[in-house]
Amino acid sequence: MDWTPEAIEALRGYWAEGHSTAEIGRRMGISKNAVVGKAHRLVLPPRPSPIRREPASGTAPAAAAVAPVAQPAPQPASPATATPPAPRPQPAPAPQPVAAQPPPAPRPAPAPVAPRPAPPPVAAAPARKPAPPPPARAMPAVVRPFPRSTSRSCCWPIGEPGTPGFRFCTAEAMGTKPYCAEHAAIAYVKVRDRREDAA
DNA sequence: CCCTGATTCGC
DNA sequence: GCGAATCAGG
Repeated sequence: MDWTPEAIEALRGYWAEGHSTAEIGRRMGISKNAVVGKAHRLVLPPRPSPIRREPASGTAPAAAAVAPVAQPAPQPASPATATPPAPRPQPAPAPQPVAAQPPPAPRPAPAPVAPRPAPPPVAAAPARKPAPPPPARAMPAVVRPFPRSTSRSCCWPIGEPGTPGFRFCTAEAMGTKPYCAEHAAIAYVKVRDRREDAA
């Protein structure tokens, strides 16, 4: 993988949007390991890991075992102020047998890496703006209590998230889908076919 | 089995 | 620095 500044920006963008490492890898045409490895090296904010790793090998477990010294304050952490469990937005709002796919080019976009359908972030308002790319801890998608009644715009991303030119399609979204008719046609495809391509 | 993210370690 | 292999939980 050639980690050009653009590629790194894209990675940061995807990462900030809360995509899974495998998903990012798929979109960028690289392995999830590459994504995780790079993210780790870039010291991107870690995601909630499904696993709990123990000291692994080498480190002395003895130290941990022999440290019964009572800790001072055991984190009162009121439920109200506790860290919000950042929602993991699934990029594919796909209905039954279909899922969003990363097409080589939605329309124009001669982007070096495949643009991808974004989860409905904070978008959909008249004044949409690019998702915050490099902010340390990005809240990917703020929960929207109730849907807008009029004119929801297409969520199809144009350009590289996190880069200046990034924007969304301006067409009107279809009834239930987050995309306009044109992009919905591109976005929804057999889920199984989605896996290999991405490049 | 599928998924997930984190770490390790040879390159 | 890179990323496959590996680990480990859901």
